[in-house]
Formats: sequence, structure tokens, C-alpha cells
Amino acid sequence: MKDVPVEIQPEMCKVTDALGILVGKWKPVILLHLLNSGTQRFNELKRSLPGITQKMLTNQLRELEEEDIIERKVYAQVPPKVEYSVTEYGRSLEPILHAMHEWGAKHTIHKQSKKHNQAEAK
Amino acid sequence: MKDVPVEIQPEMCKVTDALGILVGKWKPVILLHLLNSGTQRFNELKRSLPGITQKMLTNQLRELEEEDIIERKVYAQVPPKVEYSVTEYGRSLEPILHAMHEWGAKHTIHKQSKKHNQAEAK
DNA sequence: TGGTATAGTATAGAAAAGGATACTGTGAAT
DNA sequence: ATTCACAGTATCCTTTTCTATACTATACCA
Repeated sequence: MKDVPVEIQPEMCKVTDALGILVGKWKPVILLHLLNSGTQRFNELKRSLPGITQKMLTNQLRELEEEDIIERKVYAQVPPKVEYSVTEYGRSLEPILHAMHEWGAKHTIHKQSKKHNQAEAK
Repeated sequence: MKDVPVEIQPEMCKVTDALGILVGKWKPVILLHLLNSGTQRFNELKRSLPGITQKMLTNQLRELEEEDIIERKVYAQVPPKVEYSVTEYGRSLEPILHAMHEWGAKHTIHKQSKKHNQAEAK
């Protein structure tokens, strides 16, 4: 039997796919905020996310909408009113987000103790 | 009582932290491969990942090593021998990777049926 | 008449990520 | 003497992501 190597590409990786939906400087934060606070208007979100630009907020929201994770509801009013909320489908990401939050919190501690050990070892 | 808005930043988000470790075009793929196949040498990895450049492979491996997810073991030989493996600590990411894989697979189907519905609705 | 609020778009530029290609040192095999 | 395998660096370039800033339409309020 030949030793045929297993060939792998990022394009066929489902983990990469899932990750692709979450990456973006503000996407996790927006998603978590919508999950916590429920439906929010554009400017409510903007005020909750200090430092974000309008362009970025629009952009990240559109990308999440594109993947069916959030919903955008436009009211025919003036001044405009647009509401964003997490879809039923989007909520299926909650366990993953929760797991990542837990892991991330532990990792922060792990890194600190690593640093501490290095300092100790002079 | 005033309606004080909750202010959020990506820098304080643990999900963003966890995500940061996994992002990079080849990181999930490398990690999954090391988890599946165990210890691997640099060129074994390279051959398993068609399309990756040496620079990218080195770079992604170093970033994973930096976070203590993988281990790099250098043998004092010529030609050089360097082995990479997932650390005990790195294995704590497995449930998350698994959950993402599952979700990603379902999402692929979700997107397909969405497309199908759109086509149906002419 | 001018200012405010809303939910954006447009444009330009900086910074980060990734790609292409060439080069390195060393021992062993041809 | 040349070539190969190995595990990288070094350099330059392109693409993508993110930032900064200005601008839009419309109704309402003073």
C-alpha cells in the first residue's frame, strides 16, 4: 500500500465556513449585543459600540444579514427607522458563542499564568 | 432612573479573543489536521496543505505556538527535523472546533435551500 | 430660516493579511 | 561536482480589511 497523503484545503473546511460568518472586527460584539438586548435600531447599536464607524456598522450588519443571522426591518417613516434583530436561525449560533466566551475567558487566565511563570524563571 | 446605554468594545470581548486564535486562512485546517494525524513534520504538513506557501505555514504555526495551542520540537539534526503537535491545552479547543464543524455543515445546507427558495419564487 | 435626528452612501487612504519568488546552510547520495 | 531533502528567511507585491471624513434626503421643531 502506498502512503497517499491526505490533502486539505481551507475551502472545504466547514470550521472555516462557520468562522467566516463570525469574523470581522465587530461581528461577535454586535451579535452578542443583539442576543442580549433584543431588537435594536441602527443608532442604538451605534451608541452601544463606541468607536465603530457608520460604514463599519452598516457593513457588518449587512454581512450578518446576508448569512441569515440577523434580520433588518425597515419602517417607511421619516426620519427613517430600521430595526435589527437576531433571527431564529441565528440563535443556533448561541451555544458556539457561549463556548467561545468560556474558552476565551479561561485563555486570558492561561496566558497570564504563562507570563507569570516566565517572569519567575528569570 | 436614567437609561444608560451599555457600552461595548471588541477588546473586552472574550469571544473575539477566542476567535482571534482561530482566524487566519490556514489555522483551522492546520489544527484539525494535527488533531487527526497527530505529530507531523513541517514538510508533511506542507504536503497535506496544497496551496500553502512556506511563509504562510511558518507564520500560522508560529501564531498557534505563541498561544500554546501547538508545540514545536526541533531536533538537532541535518537535514533539520521539526515536529509539530497539538498541546494538551490545545485539545481544549476540540469541542468548539467540533461544534463549528457541525454548524458549518448545516449552514451549507441552509444556504443551499435559501437559494433554492429564491429561485422558486422567481 | 436654520438646526436636529435618522440611516445611511461615497471617497480616499492607512494598515493588516496573504501571495510569489528567491535565497540560505548542511550533510548525504549520485 | 552536482543535486537533493529539510526547514526555514527575506523581499516585494497584491488584496482585503478597517478608518476617517464628508455628504445625502426628509420631516419636524423652534
